[in-house]
Amino acid sequence: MKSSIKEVAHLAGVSVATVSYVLNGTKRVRPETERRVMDAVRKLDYQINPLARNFRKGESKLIGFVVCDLSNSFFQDVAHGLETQLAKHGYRLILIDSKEEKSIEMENVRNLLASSVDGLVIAPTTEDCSYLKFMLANHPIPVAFVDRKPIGFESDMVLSTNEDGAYEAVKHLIAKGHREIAFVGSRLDSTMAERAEGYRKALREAGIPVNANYIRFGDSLSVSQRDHRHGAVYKHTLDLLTKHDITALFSGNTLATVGAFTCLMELNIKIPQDIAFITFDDSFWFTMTTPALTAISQYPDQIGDVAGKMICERLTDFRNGVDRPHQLQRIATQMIIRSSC
Amino acid sequence: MKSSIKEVAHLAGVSVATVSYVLNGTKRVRPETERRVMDAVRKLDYQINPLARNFRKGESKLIGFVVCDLSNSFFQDVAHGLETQLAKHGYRLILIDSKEEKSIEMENVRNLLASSVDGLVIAPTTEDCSYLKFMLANHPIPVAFVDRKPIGFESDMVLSTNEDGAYEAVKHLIAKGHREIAFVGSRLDSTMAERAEGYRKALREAGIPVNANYIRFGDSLSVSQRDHRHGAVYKHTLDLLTKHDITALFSGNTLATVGAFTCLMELNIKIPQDIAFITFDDSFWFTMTTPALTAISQYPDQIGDVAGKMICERLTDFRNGVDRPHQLQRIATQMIIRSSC
DNA sequence: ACGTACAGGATAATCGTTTAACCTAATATA
DNA sequence: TATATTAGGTTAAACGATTATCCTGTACGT
Repeated sequence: MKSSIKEVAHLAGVSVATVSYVLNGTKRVRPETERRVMDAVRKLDYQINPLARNFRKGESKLIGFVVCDLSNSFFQDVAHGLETQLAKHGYRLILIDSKEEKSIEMENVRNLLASSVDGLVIAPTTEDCSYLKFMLANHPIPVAFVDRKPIGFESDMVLSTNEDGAYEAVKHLIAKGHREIAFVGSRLDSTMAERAEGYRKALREAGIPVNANYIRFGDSLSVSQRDHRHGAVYKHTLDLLTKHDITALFSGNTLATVGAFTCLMELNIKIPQDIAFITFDDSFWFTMTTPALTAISQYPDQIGDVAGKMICERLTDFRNGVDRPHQLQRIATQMIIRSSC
Repeated sequence: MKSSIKEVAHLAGVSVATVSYVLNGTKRVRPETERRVMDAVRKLDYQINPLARNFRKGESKLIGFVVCDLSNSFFQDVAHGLETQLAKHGYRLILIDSKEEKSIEMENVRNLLASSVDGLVIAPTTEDCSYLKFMLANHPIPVAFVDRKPIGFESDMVLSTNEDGAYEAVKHLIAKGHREIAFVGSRLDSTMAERAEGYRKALREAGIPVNANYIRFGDSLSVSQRDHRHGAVYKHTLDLLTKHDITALFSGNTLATVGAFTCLMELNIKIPQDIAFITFDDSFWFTMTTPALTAISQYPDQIGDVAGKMICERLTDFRNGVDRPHQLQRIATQMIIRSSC
């Protein structure tokens, strides 16, 4: 059954220290001795007890990922990239959903700290992350933010090139001859603001006046996508389509697309004939709609990957006592042109 | 900073054992003493060191979920239900993707055992799970399977009512007057076999002869859904539509639906006018296709929930040395009627 | 020949909890 | 009154690894 290092030491005729040195390669050992130890290990089918090791070393080899909305496939993909990267460094990922509720997010962080995770990746529900200052006061562990920019807490971040991506999308619409282009997004946060800024920049550059009435934001980012089908974005879209002469619609994210697209379908508006449509953030399902939707694709896998690297670097920095300034990395987006514009 | 139980004991003027008893409620303590201990705890902002406790108790409070394909939202939802249920019992979930590869699945299980998880939930890539007998030989921890039935390893299981769900779907098609109904599914496994059986049962019951040529299976369950758009199911559908006189198509799962629906779109076949369509397993996106698709909805959240309960019950059983027979639970499906039939 | 260096190993402290075993005084039982 | 029992503690031994410190013998330089 479960054998300990002591039994291995006994069978090999050495001290437990020597076994530990052999297993970890932390001290020189005569080849002959090493062989004896390894033989004993094999004979007993010895496997190190990670609970004991973690306890002794004061680390859990666990990284927590607190996700604002796990039902969003974007974050599921981020988690996937993160997990893969962390696994390379011997860390495991613990995923928790905040369901877009700040209170749940805080509770999640508390719980994870209580299970003594070694690091934290956070996709925050709202920008205000000052609570982390207090919570991490006597738990100094590295933190990386993804997708949304926090306020009140300084740390590493990984974001998409939101402004550039939006800029490219709108520029593409303009190149197709559109001038009456509207922007609809879900709740206004730092990310949505960046995308709106890219939209404005493209218009300005083309000499098209920015009509403030053409920029609309929803009221929530709720996990329940069903609500979004006829939510605030739906109403904004309805208003834009019926009371204004827009010829193109740029949606700021998938949630907004749900509302906007539903509206277009219900009004029986033909895309791209009546309205050109393009959306920020791609989805597999956008190939199965009629028509297939042009999208600014993000690379969530890569965002997770980079966040994982950041955490691991911070972790080794912590061990070596070095302290680098926080960094912000941007992951490039790419326009996937389909049939909607 | 980090205070230990020893400092609490000192401040409270009691022994560490007493502090432990108070904190865990494992032994009677005079109210006055308890108060002193709790005061000390508050004063020092003491929090138990879970690494030490887990080490001492020989448990990790971690449950591993080995998922055949994490890119499938079905399993993401299962994970969600599982996580919620486990959290209630103080357990955390570790998610790992097997990418539909048996070798990765085995590696995942090995890794999780090496991190000494207390239990395992598995959505297996293939039915053959005999390898678990060896791996778990000296790691006797509870295991629950979800979605697919394993062979070669006995354990608890949670599945959808696959046969009943398929039966209901086909019965619905028959009620609408269809007799030439085809079934397409992805790779043939226990789950798909059950759904095919439901299909046959409905036909038999209506006195419609079962045409073996109307039952088609794909060749894979690969994570990469892009492959499925023009994969085996696509070809089967093409064949069924062009060389046979079917009036209705029942798709065995979402992956098959991708291939079949793509084919229908490309052939410009009108649903439901030319062909009635219904699919097993629902997706949010089925409301955004044209037309919205009728589906047999599963309750992955509930599957995860039940699997979590099973694991926790087994865990307490283990502690108490009791041994119950393995059980199989079925979660009911529900038909969501939309516009495709 | 003598001191120094180093390689290769052993000893034992340590991490923070839990918990079996033990202790004492007070109370219940006969 | 003598004896059990109990309540409310304490003591100390685990759990299984890591690692600083110490020890011994050999090789080497002068």
